[in-house]
Amino acid sequence: MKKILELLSEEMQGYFEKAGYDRELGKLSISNRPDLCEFQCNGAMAGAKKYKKAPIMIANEIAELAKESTLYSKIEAVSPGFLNLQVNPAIFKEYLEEMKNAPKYGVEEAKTPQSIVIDYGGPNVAKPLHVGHLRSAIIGESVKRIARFMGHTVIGDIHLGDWGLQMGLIMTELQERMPSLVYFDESFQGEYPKEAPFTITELEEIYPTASKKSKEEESFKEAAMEATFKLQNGDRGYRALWQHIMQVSVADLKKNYHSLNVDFDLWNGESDVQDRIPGMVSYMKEAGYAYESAGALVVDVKEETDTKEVPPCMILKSDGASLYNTTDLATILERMEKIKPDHIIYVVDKRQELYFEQVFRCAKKTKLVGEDTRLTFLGFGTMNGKDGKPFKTRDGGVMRLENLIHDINEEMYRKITENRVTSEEEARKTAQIVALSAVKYGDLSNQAAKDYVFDVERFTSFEGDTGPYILYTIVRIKSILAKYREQGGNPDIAALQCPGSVVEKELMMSISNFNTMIASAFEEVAPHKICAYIFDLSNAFNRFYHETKILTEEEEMKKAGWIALLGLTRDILETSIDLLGFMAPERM
RNA sequence: GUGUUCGUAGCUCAGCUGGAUAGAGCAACGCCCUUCUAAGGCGUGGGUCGGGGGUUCGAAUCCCUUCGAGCACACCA
Repeated sequence: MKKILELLSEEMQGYFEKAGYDRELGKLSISNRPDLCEFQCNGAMAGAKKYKKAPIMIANEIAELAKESTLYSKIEAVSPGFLNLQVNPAIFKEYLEEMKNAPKYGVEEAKTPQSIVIDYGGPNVAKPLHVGHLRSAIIGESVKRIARFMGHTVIGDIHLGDWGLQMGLIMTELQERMPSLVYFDESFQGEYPKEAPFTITELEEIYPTASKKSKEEESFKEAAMEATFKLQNGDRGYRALWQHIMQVSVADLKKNYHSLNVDFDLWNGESDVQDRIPGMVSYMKEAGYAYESAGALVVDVKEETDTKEVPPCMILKSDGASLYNTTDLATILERMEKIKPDHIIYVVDKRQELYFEQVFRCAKKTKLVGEDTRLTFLGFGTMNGKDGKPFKTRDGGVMRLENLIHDINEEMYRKITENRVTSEEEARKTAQIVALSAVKYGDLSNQAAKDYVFDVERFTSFEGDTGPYILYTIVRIKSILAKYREQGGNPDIAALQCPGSVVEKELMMSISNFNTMIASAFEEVAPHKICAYIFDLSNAFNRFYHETKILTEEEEMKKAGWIALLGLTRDILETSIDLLGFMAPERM
């Protein structure tokens, strides 16, 4: 379905053409002076130079031609050359009806759907999630949903950190605690137990302990490295133990991500591509891309247009071991082979930008990917506390994600039960839904690339530009629609009327911008545009709501028309928040 | 040092492919509940868009310069 601006521009472009000007000049935009007009065209000014004419003369010419239009109810040329116009209000009614009947409320799917892999999440196995993991999950999930809504085939891959020294550390600590476990018995030939010899709670305590020990005791560190080596070289016992760690940890991760309404299609990790590394490395050597530098194996990725020093991409360390670059490149290789994506998007801390630039260049240069495969780095900024410094617990430690979510849920529960009497069960459930909206909206309403201040008080507020405010608006609409049904009404979009008031027209205009907004949020990979939009739409609705007594309206036609408008408003809002990765309760 | 991101109201942020009077939210102050959830709405005050220069009919937006802050700069990821 055409965007409303395209629809409205066509006629204007025709007038420009008729008057002998470039039709591109006839594009309309939403007015930035709503007090003067609904839409504006700046083409006369843009074309003034080209046609060596005063802009106001061009504008006057066009305005004269456009007088015959039935689409524009008013057109005015204003100094220095603006064309201000109002449109026939029936347009909005027609456009909204079409939206309701069109798939995806008029958002046009991509003509050539792409295969896109989104690499986000990136947690480490056996380590608790902390606040640093929050942004990747929230942003990645939203980007995934937006791309999917646009008709692309999107695969979200969590890309687990499951293969480093951390695994060796855990195993070494386990061996110290439980030396009699069969996994450490090299002569053991039988089947290993199915059940893991530890719980997630123990596991989460084991890692920090082991990590601390390795820094204090050289012998422990050596043992851990030895264990890592054994694991990576296929020791049966260590592999079996590794499986247990994975099993327990992944189950816990799934639970945690699920509570954030974040779902991954692939739970792949570093371990999955280890077998590909030797082949990839020798290919790079044989093809002449990789060479030895200071003992390490590297690929040059400098380019002539660089304004900065871009160090070579390291493939193997000087001790011959692989490193993260190696794994990332092997992962690209695997994805190209298995998924053949047109586009891979990495949702990662922005501090890793240079690193990924190197990896991307290396992948292109060594032809792991073709020239037309897009590799995008979507870097996000740091989540800061109110003091403007990275978010920490009160005593300065790293904030565990679980605790953070718990605190916000509690805060929300307190607020909900403060003003309303509901059952304990419902209050808990609602608090969780609203709390998630607070966290996600708080994050996504900022531009991803920027650092932002995570202010629990502000985010959980029901006032202002917050998730709860959006949900409140939706709940309000749902409540009216429910009452309408109780009265025996049956909402029907066909009952939609032409706008009868300014606020109603503004609400309709806001709705009509949905497809334009979604398209730009996708193109610019900018979920914050959806936030800005639904805030605007919610405001428009609340203004309308305040001025209009809907259920007590005596003219049935009018009432049914408003109900239709409410239904569409709710649909648009709920579709939008789904793209942001949260939802609305029935009551709050 | 090199590169990079940023600097907009007291605070948190939009706006940046150049357009009219730079917008929101919070905070402050005032008004509106016998009426569909007032968890709302309406209004007032609040700005040298870090400074300077340039391009342009027109600059928060583009270019240069300068000050300030953050971040990154091969064997971590």
